[in-house]
Amino acid sequence: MNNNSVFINKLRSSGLRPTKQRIKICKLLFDRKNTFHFTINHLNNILKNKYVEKISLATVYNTVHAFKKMGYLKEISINSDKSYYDTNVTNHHHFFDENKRELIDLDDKDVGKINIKKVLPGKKINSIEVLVKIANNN
Amino acid sequence: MNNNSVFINKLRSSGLRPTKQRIKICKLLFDRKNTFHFTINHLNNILKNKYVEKISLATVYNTVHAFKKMGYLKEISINSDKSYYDTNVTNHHHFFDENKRELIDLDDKDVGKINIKKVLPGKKINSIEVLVKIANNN
DNA sequence: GATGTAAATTATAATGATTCTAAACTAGAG
DNA sequence: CTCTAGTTTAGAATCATTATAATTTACATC
Repeated sequence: MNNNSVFINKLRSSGLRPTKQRIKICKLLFDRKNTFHFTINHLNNILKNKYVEKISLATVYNTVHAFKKMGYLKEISINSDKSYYDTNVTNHHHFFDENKRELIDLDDKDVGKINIKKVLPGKKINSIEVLVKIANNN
Repeated sequence: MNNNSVFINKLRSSGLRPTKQRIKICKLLFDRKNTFHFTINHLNNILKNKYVEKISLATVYNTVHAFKKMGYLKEISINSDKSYYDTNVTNHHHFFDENKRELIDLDDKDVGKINIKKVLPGKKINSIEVLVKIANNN
């Protein structure tokens, strides 16, 4: 379990003031062993249950955006009415379980190298995302 | 240029009554050589310009949903505030141009075979989608 | 420690895509 | 022609997200 100073430093080093709201969200998102996939609504519910003092929904949005901008979170491409975020910002891919509507990590080794042969003049590749949609087998 | 009877048959054969709205939308979507990528808003604007008699936005939504359900359209996974559709329903992948916010087809041969090595018990793979985000090179 | 100010938080309103509703219309079977 | 289930429609409702503007807070400077 990290103590707050880790997150305070992390925030300060990216030019974000370490407010109590941000520290709580940091603890929730980053003080864990495994990758965490979430929507804003999901995150907001956890925060509501975990703390008495409420964090405004606007702040949750602001904070997630700030963390995404700083590269601490990654937004995953799914056609959904909501945005999905991932605390694992390394290059990796996902299963999307269409029944549970949740993401599951895929290691790079489970996918293999993706080699895009087409080149568009004047354009550079920013990211390559593989989404494998899965569903119950019956 | 296909004549309407092609689309009337196509609609009838999928249990959809060939209304004048659906026929117009069919002509716009499927009477073309190349793949067509669009959002509902985009499609609606084209319809407004092309025909005097207006088609209600609700009908455009209904029709696109019906065509998707019948497998005539494919929805593409992008994290966007809008949904993107593709008239090319074969297995293929996409570039997404983050400046123009538009899709560009990638042939299977431009991507190569994707082989997912991880298997989840009780789950089957429905689709594998590769999205390559690109941006201006400067 | 007090003070000033830019940054952050907040409740709430606004927006925009999508879905719902219920009334009016229409294709097509009989 | 008539009947009915399927469609279309305008507009309302919903839901995620973003904007707004007032209040609060972090923290640099005194």
